[in-house]
Amino acid sequence: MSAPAKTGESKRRLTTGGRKTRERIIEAAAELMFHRGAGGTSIPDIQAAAGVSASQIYHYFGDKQGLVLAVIDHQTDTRLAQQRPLLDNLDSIEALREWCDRAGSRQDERGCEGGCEIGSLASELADGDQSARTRLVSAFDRWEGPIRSGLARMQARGELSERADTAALATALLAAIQGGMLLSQVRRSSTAYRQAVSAVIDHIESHLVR
Amino acid sequence: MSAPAKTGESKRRLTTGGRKTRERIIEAAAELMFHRGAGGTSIPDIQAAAGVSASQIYHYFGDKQGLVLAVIDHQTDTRLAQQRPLLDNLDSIEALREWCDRAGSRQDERGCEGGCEIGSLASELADGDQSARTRLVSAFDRWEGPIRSGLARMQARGELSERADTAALATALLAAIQGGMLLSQVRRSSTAYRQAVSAVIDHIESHLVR
DNA sequence: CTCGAGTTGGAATTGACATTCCAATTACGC
DNA sequence: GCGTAATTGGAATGTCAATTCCAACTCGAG
Repeated sequence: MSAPAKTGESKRRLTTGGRKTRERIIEAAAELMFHRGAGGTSIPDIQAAAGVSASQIYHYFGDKQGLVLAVIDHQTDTRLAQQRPLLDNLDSIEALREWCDRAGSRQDERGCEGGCEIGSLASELADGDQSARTRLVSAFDRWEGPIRSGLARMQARGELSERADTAALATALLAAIQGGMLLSQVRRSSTAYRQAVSAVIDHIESHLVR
Repeated sequence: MSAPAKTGESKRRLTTGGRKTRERIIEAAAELMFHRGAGGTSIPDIQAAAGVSASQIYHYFGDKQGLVLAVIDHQTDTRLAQQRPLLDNLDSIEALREWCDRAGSRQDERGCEGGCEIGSLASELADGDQSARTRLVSAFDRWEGPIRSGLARMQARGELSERADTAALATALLAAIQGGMLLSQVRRSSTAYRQAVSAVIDHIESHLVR
């Protein structure tokens, strides 16, 4: 506990090539873990996919858990980035629908295989890995934040009733997304996802003033 | 491959003690897999927990996948049974709230560790194990059915608007439960779960006639 | 150029796990 | 009571994963 916290993983000097290798490993690991889970993805698997040797992985991440943590952060950054700029402008019912719909289409495109990149990791790691859970908390917070902000802006503008609990509604929408994704993944149909988010957005809509 | 399909696992004659051993194995496996996931639970783990030898497990389930399938069915039966009779009487807003609230309390009691027994398995197994996915589809169907029936009864009685899509609402509620559980598990607080189900039930309530 | 840190390859180590085997035992129908 | 089938113990097998080691190599700063 004297080390500068295992959170930052103290960034040692990295060569240009080094940083590149590191990225390649994370991306390969993220892809594999999305399909097979973190536990179902072995270091040799990742070596092959990234075209690196075992020593490189251990050099950059210490151990498998370190890599998993890096993957969580990477998926969070990637997912959020790919939802922008929509994610930062969720201040109308139409924007909410459009944003959710896009995720539904994305799900259809991949045949509803695989759920949410973050949600799947969360379900697998929340109980067994304390440091992973912490990262996942902030992943969901970073995701929920923009939703809440959008709703808050609607409320500030007087479009949403004063009585609406925007924080709770944002949480409910995120939950609908997660649960909807899971059901869709199992049923191999995006219908459940669409119905789930649609119900919550309809509910939000019922708080519109006028 | 001449066996009568691996689905039914042709019930060979079981001794009284045999059936008991089989049950003990399933229960121990279910418990362990709930906490550590199916992949994170080893046969030796289960042996120790159930107090049986390896040959017994392979004798009754063939291989690990067979045991996993049995665990899915067991958890489905157990979860649904423990929700009855409430589950079969979800034909009022109050009943829905009471039923959901009970799951929230249960979550609190265990400190929000572990999510939904079925949802967690679903997230882990949906993509990699075709036969598991099939069982999970029916698990969710068996769960969603009573919800839909309750809503349909309300509608038949004229309490719920004709325009309400009871099937979609049932799916949305199940999704809220799943997503809410996941967020609660990660955040170690049942708040997200409660907000998620509350939003959907409020939405259902908005379809009440008069 | 020259040194030290960053980087890489690949073999070696250790341990766990899924599964198989076979021999011993027990239970139940007849 | 007998015998066949169910049940059980426990060791053996083979595979594969996580991690360690160390030697070779490369790159950038001075």
